[in-house]
Amino acid sequence: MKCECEHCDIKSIFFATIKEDEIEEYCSSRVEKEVKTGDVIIQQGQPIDDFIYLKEGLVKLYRDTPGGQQIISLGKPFDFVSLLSVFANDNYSYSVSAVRDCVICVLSFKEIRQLIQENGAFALKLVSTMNKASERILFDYLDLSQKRLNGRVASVLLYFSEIYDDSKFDLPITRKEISQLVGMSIENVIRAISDFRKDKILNVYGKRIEIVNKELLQKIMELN
Amino acid sequence: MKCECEHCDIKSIFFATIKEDEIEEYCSSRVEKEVKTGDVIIQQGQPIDDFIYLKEGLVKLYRDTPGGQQIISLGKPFDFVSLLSVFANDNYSYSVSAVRDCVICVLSFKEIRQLIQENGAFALKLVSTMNKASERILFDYLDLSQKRLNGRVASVLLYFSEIYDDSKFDLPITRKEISQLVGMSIENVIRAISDFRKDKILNVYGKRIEIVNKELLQKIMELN
DNA sequence: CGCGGCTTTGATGTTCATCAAGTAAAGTGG
DNA sequence: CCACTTTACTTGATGAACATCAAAGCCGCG
Repeated sequence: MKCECEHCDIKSIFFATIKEDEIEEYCSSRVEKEVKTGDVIIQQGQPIDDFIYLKEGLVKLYRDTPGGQQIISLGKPFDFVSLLSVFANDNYSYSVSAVRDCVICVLSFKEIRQLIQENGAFALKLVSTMNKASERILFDYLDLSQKRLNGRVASVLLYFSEIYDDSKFDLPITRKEISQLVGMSIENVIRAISDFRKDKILNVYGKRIEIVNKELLQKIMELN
Repeated sequence: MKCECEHCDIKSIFFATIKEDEIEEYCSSRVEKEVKTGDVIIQQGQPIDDFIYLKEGLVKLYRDTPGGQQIISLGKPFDFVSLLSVFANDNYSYSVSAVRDCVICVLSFKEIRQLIQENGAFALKLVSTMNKASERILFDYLDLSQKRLNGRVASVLLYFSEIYDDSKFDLPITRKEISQLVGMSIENVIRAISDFRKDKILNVYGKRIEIVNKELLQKIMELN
């Protein structure tokens, strides 16, 4: 197993803060795993033994609540999967599952802890990167909660358009999952998408989405 | 200036991880400041030079948005004020102001960073404590967003009852601030409080609140 | 005493959830 | 492969929850 991934934040942090010979050690303990769509990667309540990083695919962070599943955030390649509670609790306070087929990079959490203890530069870089991600999650949620239905759905569509870097893409999540992500009923999420289609902002063929009028969609995101 | 505060988390972290003689250094750089109600302690966008901790009083963390002020969280004594973005950004991404007269404890952020670099045990403890607080903020917000008006207002009232450890207390924030905290209109927040009063769940005399039927209020919080 | 901010209540309309009913797509066992 | 089941998706109708507008009382402060 080599450390060959190009855009890996963890690798960058390692190379910026750790001596060459010590990096070997990290590489040897690292394991790549393939995960199928729908598979649960982390189960709420589970002890935190691994430190997980997403190399390929798409995951969702979510909580199970009395009202159903609440999606906290989506994770795209090179995002941390172990987040938030990792340095705070012994057990995960949320679940993570694969929304698409994924490749995850699994490190020993004990070793990461060890490294933080031993290497201050590493500690600062890692904590900084992870806190930035956690802050992004909170602020995205705060932003979302200020918007109304159409604005929320618009922001989800624009998010996917951005991570695929294309105005045409296949929705990687179901409409139900969109509704759990934006905190509105599935029927109204579908209505919002239908409205966009009727207003010629989108072309919709099932999962296939084509954003026709991006400017207007962005306006809707900002104003609704 | 002595390190005499009884319940100070930072102090606990220091004492658990740092040698006696080095603690002296920390104590000497520490400054206590009094802050009056309404004063801004941290302004969004400001560079992060200090590491701030709340000793007495009550603060609000908030963002200014096009729709008005959005309150992210309230901070009570022994909560961190510098949070979230502290290790992620160079500037604060939120504002903090005193909701009541406060006493804050100001440390040099540079020194805290220095300590993290030098002392792994300190780094882990501090990051753990701060992440726990950040996670609390996010999860409280997620919980709140699942509730309806009455449930949200009930949870705010119960929160104050808890921090004052009394069923009778003076609301430290205005009704408008409650509305900015729960993300609903001020009129409906007032209506919720009035409803509780009419249903004999509360006695209300302006800022003065007496929770008469705590069990029912908790039920409302859970079910609404 | 008068002004401005906070509070309160009522009336009205918008936004959204829910129920109902049906279509389409995808998996399952014979 | 087809009948069958399940899951995802879609639209319309209805009512609940909430925002907004309007008007008025309260209170502190210059």
